[in-house]
Amino acid sequence: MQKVCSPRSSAKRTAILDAAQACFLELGYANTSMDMVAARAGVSKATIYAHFQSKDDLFGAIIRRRCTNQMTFDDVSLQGMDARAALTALANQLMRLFVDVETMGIYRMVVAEAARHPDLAKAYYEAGPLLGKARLAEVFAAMNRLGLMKVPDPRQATDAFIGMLRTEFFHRKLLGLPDSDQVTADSTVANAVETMVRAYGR
Amino acid sequence: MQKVCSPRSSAKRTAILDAAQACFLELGYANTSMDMVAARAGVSKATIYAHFQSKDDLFGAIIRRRCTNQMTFDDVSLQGMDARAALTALANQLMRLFVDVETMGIYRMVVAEAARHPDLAKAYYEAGPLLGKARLAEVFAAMNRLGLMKVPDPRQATDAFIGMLRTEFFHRKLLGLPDSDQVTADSTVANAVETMVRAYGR
DNA sequence: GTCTATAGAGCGATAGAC
DNA sequence: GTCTATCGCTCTATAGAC
Repeated sequence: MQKVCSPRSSAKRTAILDAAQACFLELGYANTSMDMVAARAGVSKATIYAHFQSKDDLFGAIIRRRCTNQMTFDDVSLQGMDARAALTALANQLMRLFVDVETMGIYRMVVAEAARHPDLAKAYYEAGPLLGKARLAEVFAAMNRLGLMKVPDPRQATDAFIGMLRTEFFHRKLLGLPDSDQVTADSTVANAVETMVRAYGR
Repeated sequence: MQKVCSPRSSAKRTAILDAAQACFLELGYANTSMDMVAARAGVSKATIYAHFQSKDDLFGAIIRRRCTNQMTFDDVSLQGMDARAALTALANQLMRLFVDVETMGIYRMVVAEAARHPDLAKAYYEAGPLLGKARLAEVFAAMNRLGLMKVPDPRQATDAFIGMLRTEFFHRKLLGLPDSDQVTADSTVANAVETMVRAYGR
């Protein structure tokens, strides 16, 4: 389809991607004009079209870049930890990832445009959440083996754990509402850990 | 601000609201033009502007209408039920609400436009999720009193329960991905109920 | 209130010089 | 590859007749 521009990433190309991402995150895909992106990137609009076929293509490039740079959680050493400590360490990492400004912005964008960009939604989901869940399920399996937990199904435990971390606190952030005094990141982590330990602690 | 049109809801006004909601749900706010709404409602564009100040105002009217018509779950009779049966009945109702096409469409729209319509996001959240959570917390408190459950904090139990219901199954639907064979509405409900019973069952 | 017709602005994308 | 300038289109919103 495209045989236009340099294969490697030039400085301008990166500037365009960065500028477009910033605009999309702030205003949404549909409300961002190519003129804005050009101005923010410090290039002309025609230059953008030398690097990307269309606005859709630019959007896709941003999502794809994000997918390859996907943030994941570090491996947590389970040595010498009890279930509560291990889950708390995991939960804090995951919470940090979930409420990261860039993570939430991309997520908002993908949700908003999912109907018209189903292929991108799929790519995002598989490179992001699905991959993360698979890795987390391995951790639960390892905790089973080490005798820290007794989860009947690591994948289900993963879903439950992640679900409890993405509740009201995450929800309010997603809608841009101010933080509540009662529901904080810490209280959400504590709640999720407590429930998991009670339900599946050894 | 506005003193233009009839106070009561005329047939055309309702037709406009219905048509606009359908368009917004299908295409998103930004991708819907007033011409489309007019055609779908069977009125002229000028008529829309006789009833609503602007496209933003029309969007707000839809969200506000949704908030007043907010779907909630029915009261579940706790008489003669054990914790598992009561939670399963609750979970099935909640799941049906969460994955309802209209519910998800409105949610997608509010998330997408939250940055530029913070007041609407707030109104939606307070009339919808927040209200529902308060009602659910009362149910958990009642289950405590009846000896079905022993939850330390009904509000935290509510957050955990809802979180576990809005996991991968919901997530995939939100992104418009096809349903998975492994993660279904039923398996999600069963997983959430099992975890709650294990953690806080009496 | 409701229509037809159109104003006026902004958009995505391109042409052509360098 | 990069620019300036512009095309052609669609959009929100309004004017004016009825």
